[in-house]
Amino acid sequence: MPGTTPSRGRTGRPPRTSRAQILEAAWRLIDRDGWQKLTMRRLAAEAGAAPTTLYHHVRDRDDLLTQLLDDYAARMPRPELPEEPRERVVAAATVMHDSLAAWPWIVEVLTAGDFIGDSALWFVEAIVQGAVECGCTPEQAVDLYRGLWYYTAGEILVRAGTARRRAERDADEGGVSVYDETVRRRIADSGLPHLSGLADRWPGLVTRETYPEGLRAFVDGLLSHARGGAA
Amino acid sequence: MPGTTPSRGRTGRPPRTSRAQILEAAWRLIDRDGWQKLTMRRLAAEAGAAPTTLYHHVRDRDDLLTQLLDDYAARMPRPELPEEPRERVVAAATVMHDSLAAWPWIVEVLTAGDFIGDSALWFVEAIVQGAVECGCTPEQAVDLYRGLWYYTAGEILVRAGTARRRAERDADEGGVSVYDETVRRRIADSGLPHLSGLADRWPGLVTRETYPEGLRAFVDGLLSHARGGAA
DNA sequence: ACCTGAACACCGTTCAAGT
DNA sequence: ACCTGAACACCGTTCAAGT
Repeated sequence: MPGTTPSRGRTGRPPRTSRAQILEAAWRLIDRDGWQKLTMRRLAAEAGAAPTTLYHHVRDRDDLLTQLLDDYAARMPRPELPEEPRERVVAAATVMHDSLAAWPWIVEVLTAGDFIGDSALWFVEAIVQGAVECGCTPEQAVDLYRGLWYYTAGEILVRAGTARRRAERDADEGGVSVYDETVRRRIADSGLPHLSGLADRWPGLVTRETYPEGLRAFVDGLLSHARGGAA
Repeated sequence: MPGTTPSRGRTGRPPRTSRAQILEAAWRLIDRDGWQKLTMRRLAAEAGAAPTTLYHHVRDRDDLLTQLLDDYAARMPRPELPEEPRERVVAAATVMHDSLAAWPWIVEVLTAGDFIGDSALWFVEAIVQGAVECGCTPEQAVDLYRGLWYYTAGEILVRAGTARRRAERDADEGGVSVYDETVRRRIADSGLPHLSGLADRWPGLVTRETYPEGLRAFVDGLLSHARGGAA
C-alpha cells in the first residue's frame, strides 16, 4: 500500500524523494521480501528513485539501518509497568523481547551496527530502576540489565536463525521437516548418552517457547546473588 | 607463513588445491584481515587458485563456513570437568564461552548458518548431564542448556559488536574514546533519572567482564526454579 | 579428474553532470 | 537544491572449455 502518508500539495511536478518516503519503502520491502533483500539498489527501485538519490538522505547503508532502527524504536509500545520492582523488571524485559522478536533483524543490526535508539532507552531505565528498588547497587543493577539483554538478544538471534534455516531447508518438501530429521539423526548418532536418549524428542524440546521461564529464573538468580546469595 | 602443512611427495607438477589447503588459507585470511574479508575471491587468491576452483571443494560459501566451523570445533579444548554437577554445568558453559569469545564470528555463523558442529556436542551433553544430576527432568535440563546458550551467544555477539564499533569509530583518534563519549552524552541527555545519574560511569560499567557472575546467577536461578522455586 | 576464463547478475558508493 | 547516469571496485556462482 504505497502512499499511505500522502505528500501534501501534490502537483504535476516530479515527486521529490523524502526521508519518510524512503523509510516507508524500506519497511514495505522488508515486509514483502525479508530484510536480507534490503539493498540500496532495491530500495531505490521500491522508492521509485535512482540508487544514487538515496545518498542525499542517508550517509550510507549503515546510516539507513540506524534510521530504520530509530523509526522502529519510536513505535515500540510503552505499556504501564507494574509497581512491584521485580515484576517491573520482568515486564520491561518482556516488552523488549516481544517487540524485537517480531523483527529479529533489528537485533542483528543492534549487535552489528549502532547503539540502541534513544527512544528505546526507557526499558533500560525501567530494568535498572526495578533492580535498584530490589536492593541492588547501581553496579549490580547495570549488570542485571546487561545479563538480561544478552539473554534476550541471544534468544531472538538463535531462534530466528533456526526458524529461517528450517524454513529454507524445508521449502521444497511438504509434510515432515527434513531439517528436524537431520538434527534428530545427528543427536541420535552422537554417541553421547543423555543427548542420544533425547534424540526423538529433540526437535520438539528445542522449539518450545521458554523465554518467560528462563527470564524469571535469571532475574531471581541475579537478585539473589546481588543480595549475597553467591559464594 | 604459507605452507605450514607441507604437501607430501611434492613434485614438479602444479600444486593441486586440497580441502586442507583451502581451510588453512581461510584461517590465515581471517587472522590477518578479519572474517568480514573472507570472500570466495579473496580466499582463492590467498590459496593461489582461481575463484572457481574453490567450487570443486566446497558446495558454496555457506558450506565453506560450515567446514571452518567443524574445523574449529574439532580443535576446541576438552578439559576434565568437575564431578560436582552444578560446577560441571558452570565449567562446561565457561569452556563453550571462552572458546567462542576468541572468534566471535563463529557465533554469527552458528546463529545464521548451520547447526553446531558434531565435535562440539560434548558440552551440550555435559550441561544436560549436570542438570539431570542436579535433579532436573530431561525437559528441564534441555531448557537449562538452551537458556545458557542464549545467554552465552548473546554475550559474545553483543560485546563483539560493541568492541568492533568502538575500534572503528576510534580508529583515527588517539587517547580518549570518541565512541565512549558519544554514548556517555546520549545517556546523560536521556532525561531518565537512573540512567543519566550513571552516565559518567556508563562506559566503564558496560565493558566490565561479567559473564562468569551472570552465568552462576543464571544456573542457580534455573536450578532453583526447576526444584519448584518458581511461583 | 581437476582446474580455468569468461560471463551473469548482482552489490555499495563516488562524482561530475544535468535540471 | 535535488536528482541522475556512468563508472569503480567489488561480490557469489555457473558453465563450457581446456589439460
